[in-house]
Amino acid sequence: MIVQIGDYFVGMIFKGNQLVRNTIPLKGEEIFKFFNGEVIDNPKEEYMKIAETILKLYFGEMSDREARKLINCRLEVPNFTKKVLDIVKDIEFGDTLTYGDIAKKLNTSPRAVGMALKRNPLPLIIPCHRVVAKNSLGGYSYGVEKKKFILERERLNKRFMNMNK
DNA sequence: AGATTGAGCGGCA
DNA sequence: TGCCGCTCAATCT
Repeated sequence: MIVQIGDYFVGMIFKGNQLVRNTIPLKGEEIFKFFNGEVIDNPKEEYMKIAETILKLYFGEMSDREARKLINCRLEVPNFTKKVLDIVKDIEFGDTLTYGDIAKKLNTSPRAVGMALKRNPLPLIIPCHRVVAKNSLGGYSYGVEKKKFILERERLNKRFMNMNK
């Protein structure tokens, strides 16, 4: 299903009451490039809440840790991918790791790590955008510009949060 | 079952 | 800087 919030659309797939896949918020037609589904007219309150949470993640207004407490989701991925994403879950808000860092921890190659991240079914909720290449941003399924935007947002808001300490 | 493909990296000139 | 070879899980054929 696709849920609309203002200008943005969020794609989501549920199994039972559990979220198993989502897209990042996308404007207008863009959603259909990444997600097959129908836009729901009057989505259930529950679905709206989840879509709103994903929108907050996109703008760095909520930590992924917080979001995972709010969203009932399940990670349905192969074993290796799970290992990679489990490491990614622990990257602090506003921080980054490199593909190589994760590869070392798992005794594998950076390319294999990239492959696993590419198929992250829960982007933003599992912050795969925080994994970058050693000397560049690396790639992102939704385009590197989006990755850059999300990371800058997080860095900015982290600074703001530190100011209030 | 074998070949190709990456969201990468380190070394060498 | 730029190229080359290595890597390895997933995705073709």
